[in-house]
Amino acid sequence: MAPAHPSTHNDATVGVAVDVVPLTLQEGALHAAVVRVERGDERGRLAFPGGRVRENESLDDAAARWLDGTLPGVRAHVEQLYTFGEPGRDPASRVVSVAYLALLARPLPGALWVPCEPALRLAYDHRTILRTALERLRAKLAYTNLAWALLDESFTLGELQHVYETVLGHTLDRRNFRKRILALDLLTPLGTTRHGAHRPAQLYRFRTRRPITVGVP
Amino acid sequence: MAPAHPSTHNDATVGVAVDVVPLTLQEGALHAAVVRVERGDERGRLAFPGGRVRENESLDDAAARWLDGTLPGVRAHVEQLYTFGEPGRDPASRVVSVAYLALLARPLPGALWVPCEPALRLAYDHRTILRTALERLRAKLAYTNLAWALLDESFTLGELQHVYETVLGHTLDRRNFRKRILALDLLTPLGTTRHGAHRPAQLYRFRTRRPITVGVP
DNA sequence: GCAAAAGTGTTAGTGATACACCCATGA
DNA sequence: TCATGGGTGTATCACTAACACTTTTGC
Repeated sequence: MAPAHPSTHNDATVGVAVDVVPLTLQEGALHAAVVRVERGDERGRLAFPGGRVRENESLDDAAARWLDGTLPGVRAHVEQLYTFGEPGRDPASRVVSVAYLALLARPLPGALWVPCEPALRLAYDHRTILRTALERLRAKLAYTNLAWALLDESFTLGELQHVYETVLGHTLDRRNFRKRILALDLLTPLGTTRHGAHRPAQLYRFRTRRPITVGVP
Repeated sequence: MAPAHPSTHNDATVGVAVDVVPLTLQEGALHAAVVRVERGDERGRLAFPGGRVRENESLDDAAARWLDGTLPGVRAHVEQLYTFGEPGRDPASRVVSVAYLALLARPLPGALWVPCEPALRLAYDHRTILRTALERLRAKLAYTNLAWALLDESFTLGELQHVYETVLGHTLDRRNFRKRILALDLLTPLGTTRHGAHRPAQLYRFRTRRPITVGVP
């Protein structure tokens, strides 16, 4: 921007788009929301919701708009992920895409929810984007309270542990998990219990449902 | 990109640029390389090197090009930082800027090297970009071997500790620092010593001068 | 009564912190 | 000889990891 040295090349043809990676947990596995590409060489393949950024809207606003366009009324935690701009990533035209991560407590209708398997086939470079999103989510789960975004307002410790286990891809010791998570002082017990198929479980909620970094003095 | 739902607005006028934040240590303080804005409303103010992305180059290539244009021949670690796209960030036109962080072992001629003080006045939203760069650097120093990018090939443990102390903004216990950093097994002693004004110090180098994440199983 | 998830404590080991003195050199 | 940075070890504390049994409920 505002070149200190004026550019001498044609550079007005690089477009800007956002792509949103909506993730949620479903049946014990991470699922992503995708839509079918309607036009162009990649027509018919699966891709994340997204498209051009308008001249008068911020990137965050564009991400929210495209997310809501696909999953109307969605309430999600949305954060910028990474920007992908290889010249060949969209065969049709030169488009730089600012990818966003969106975390939902549950799947909503409006898109296809597909499990995040490594073999998942997606249009463009969206497999790379998905990989980046999963890495980010895994990393942030370790040093933030981000799990709130994948859970309802109230939840049991078992459900919270399940979020961690599913995202991290391995099991955790229940006693140690409880000790650690409770020591972080992020949760408030509700005093009520959830009755399921078995012994009722204490319900908790996050003290703050917004990003908090923990353990980094 | 590749809209699943076609956009119905004029959106071809959002431009793409890169801005590079070159950082190095000088006289015990972090310094950033800036240039004077030559044109437009912000003319005369200080800003980071950067400008438009060409149609046929990647974002990384654009960042390298603008960095080299300002600091010719520079060898630096360059990584994408964040993308800034508020509509009003450049008064002249709508430009989305992909910011890059560049870490240098020493300042090079070609730019003004200014200390990274909170009061530093910069054009556009570059103060925000600088703040983001510093946060990123601080965070990554804690869980990567990124310090190599701010040091010459060989260095003493005192110099390495100085990098950490300067970036983190507080002092560290020398004995604990050495124990911890040597336990990470990132360094190789050269067997030679550096003779300065005082007792010679053992020289080390990083086993790998590329990004390594440590301590995250 | 049985299957299934909830709930709970102790121990051992590892890593972090705090802390003080001597060493080698150049000036 | 003195100023300056280099180099070293120990004791304590906090956190992590490993580990098994009892409880409560629905069916």
